Amino acid sequence: MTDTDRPATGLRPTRQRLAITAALQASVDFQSAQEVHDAVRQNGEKVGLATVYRTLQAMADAGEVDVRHSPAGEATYRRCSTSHHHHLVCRSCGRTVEITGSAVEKWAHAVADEHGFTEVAHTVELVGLCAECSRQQQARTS
Amino acid sequence: MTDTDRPATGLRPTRQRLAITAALQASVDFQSAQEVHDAVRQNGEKVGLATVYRTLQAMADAGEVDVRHSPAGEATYRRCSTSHHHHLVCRSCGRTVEITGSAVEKWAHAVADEHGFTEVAHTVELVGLCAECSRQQQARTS
DNA sequence: GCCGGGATGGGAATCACTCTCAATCTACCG
DNA sequence: CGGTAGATTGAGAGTGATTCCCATCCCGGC
Repeated sequence: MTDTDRPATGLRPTRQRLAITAALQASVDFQSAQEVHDAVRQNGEKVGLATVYRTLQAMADAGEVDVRHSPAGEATYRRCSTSHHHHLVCRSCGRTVEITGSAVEKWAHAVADEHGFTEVAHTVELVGLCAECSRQQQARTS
Repeated sequence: MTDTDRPATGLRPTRQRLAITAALQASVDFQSAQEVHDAVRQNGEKVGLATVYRTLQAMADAGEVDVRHSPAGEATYRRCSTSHHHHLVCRSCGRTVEITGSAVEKWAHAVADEHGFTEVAHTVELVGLCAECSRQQQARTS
């Protein structure tokens, strides 16, 4: 068992893995495993669902992709290190706003550093009521 | 129908709901629905799993609890507004450090405000390698 | 070209969660 | 105080995502 510690290229570059990587690169947004699977198929490659899950997980482990859980309970993946941003989600209507905040990035790094942690990734999720839903709710509560 | 402070759809304070609320109040940490279910039972109340899920969801909707998705894919719940803190988790050994950061809280509020969102809750998760695991990893890569 | 071990894939298994629907309970009315 | 409407409950089936199993396949080295 050779240890597979090498960052990006540690995994064997099989046709399937390349296809999955390509599918991820093709989108800027978070995609569920199933979506990735579909995308790969539409590119003409045939890859098993199990393989998609496995590969995605391996990549997440290696820090090559970010994982996130959608409210629907699906895990979604996005290639790392590209226009890093967070989401502000309305808990009522699901509306989503993308936000970037260098403030948080800095804070995350500082905190991690303080505790001796390295290679830190972070997930920030803001959930609230968007302006419209707030209004509606107020009207209902009166 | 002059109900003054009851949440929108008028939740009835049934035995089951009170039991669930109590179970939530009893813990400071995030609990999965199943854990809440167990806790309720250990308190001597008999409540159906479906009811737990329904109630938890209703409470989340009403903003009375925070929801969060554990990496394991379970939804976990925590009563709102009590000793709010975040976690710094080691992705290798699972070690966890609790952190508080008023900086993030402020940022979250500011951003939410900026976009007209109200009643904003936030989840922040930092994942990295703790000092020890960093060291081991380095040793292994050589 | 041949070998060894990691990688693959299809389908069954698992797990968290939701739905269905009849029985039950609550609040409130007369 | 009994009656009624409608909210609530719970057991189990259903759903959908993800993982497991294992025989087969392929990559990379020799």
